[in-house]
Amino acid sequence: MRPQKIEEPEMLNGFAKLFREKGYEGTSLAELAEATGLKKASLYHRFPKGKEEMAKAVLLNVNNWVEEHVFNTLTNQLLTPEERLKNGLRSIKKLYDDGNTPCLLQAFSIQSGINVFNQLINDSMSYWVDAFTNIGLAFDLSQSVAKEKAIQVLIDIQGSLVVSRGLNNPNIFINTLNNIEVIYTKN
Amino acid sequence: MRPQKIEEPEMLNGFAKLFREKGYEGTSLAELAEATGLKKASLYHRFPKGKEEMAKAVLLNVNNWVEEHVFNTLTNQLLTPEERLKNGLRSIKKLYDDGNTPCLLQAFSIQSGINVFNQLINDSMSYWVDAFTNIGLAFDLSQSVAKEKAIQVLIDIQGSLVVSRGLNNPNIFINTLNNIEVIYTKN
DNA sequence: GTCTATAGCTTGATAGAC
DNA sequence: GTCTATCAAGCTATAGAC
Repeated sequence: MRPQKIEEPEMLNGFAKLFREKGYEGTSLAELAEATGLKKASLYHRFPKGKEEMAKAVLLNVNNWVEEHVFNTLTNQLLTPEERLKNGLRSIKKLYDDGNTPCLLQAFSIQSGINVFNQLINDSMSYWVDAFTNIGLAFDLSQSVAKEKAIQVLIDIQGSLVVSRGLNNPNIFINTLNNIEVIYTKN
Repeated sequence: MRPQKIEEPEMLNGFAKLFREKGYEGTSLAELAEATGLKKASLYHRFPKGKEEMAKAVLLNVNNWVEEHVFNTLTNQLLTPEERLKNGLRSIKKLYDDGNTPCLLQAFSIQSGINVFNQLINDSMSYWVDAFTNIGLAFDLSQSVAKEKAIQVLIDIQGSLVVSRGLNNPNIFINTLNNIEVIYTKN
């Protein structure tokens, strides 16, 4: 296999940056091509179904990163619950660039036509709830309370990203992440 | 003045519905025209600067509704703090159609190019924080604690809208609004 | 696997009749 | 104040050479 001009992981990261900032409709193939250094036609060689396939690949790529760095950390039986939570939150902080980067799921949930990403978004969010339910159980919460708290954590993360961006103050996101540790350790 | 085919308030409500669901880029002039029953050229008679002017008019229209139904309610000195809060939250529930309607500020914060709406979004969110800071003061909180809680309320509202939509469960939004009452009355 | 070139359509916006 | 007609530019996507 001859070397490609740009490797897929690097490409998907470039796509993600565009999609997060501009949304699905707001990102053009011209911009996607420019981000890779390739021409539009070359993108179609790698993603025959076009922009939609690129967006789905980006979503799956982010999901894989989250699985490795967030889910696997939160459920790592070799660590104490406190360590799992601390390390998981550190990864989340990195994922959203300390509150400076919007969430891809939010960006893709706004779109024209019937939303072909709805199922993927639903799956991803359920995944986040499962991960935090798991850490709640590690803190000896009941299943129902653990799930309730997990949903609140997701609300806090998503909401603080929105508000941080709206008020132009990433510290709101940082403070929210710090408070999440308290939510689990205060009881 | 001869009667117009469609009145401005009705028009702006139709625009708002489109913009909230599809975002700024995802909403076309063809759709905006169709929503009014007018032709594209007729829209330009009312909004000479085009789509951007329509979007800004929608934002101002929503802000006016919020000022009347949320801010004025939360700060109504003729009511007890409990009544103000209860009535204000009822209006918020209506604004977001019981969790079934996305927030316009979120929709407009995702967009291509430099975001011309950033300042308006920032102003609107600051407005929400001020309104809830005010109700916090009415519950005898200190200025700093009242503002802190106000930001958390905004996070809860915005976050629960995102998560309700993502998990396809508007009850998450409803529950969040109910909990906000507790946040203020439990201390 | 990347390119040039282009098809076919939709976009936001305007001119001018009524 | 609304319309028909139209524009130039941008869009997604494809054909085919190398």
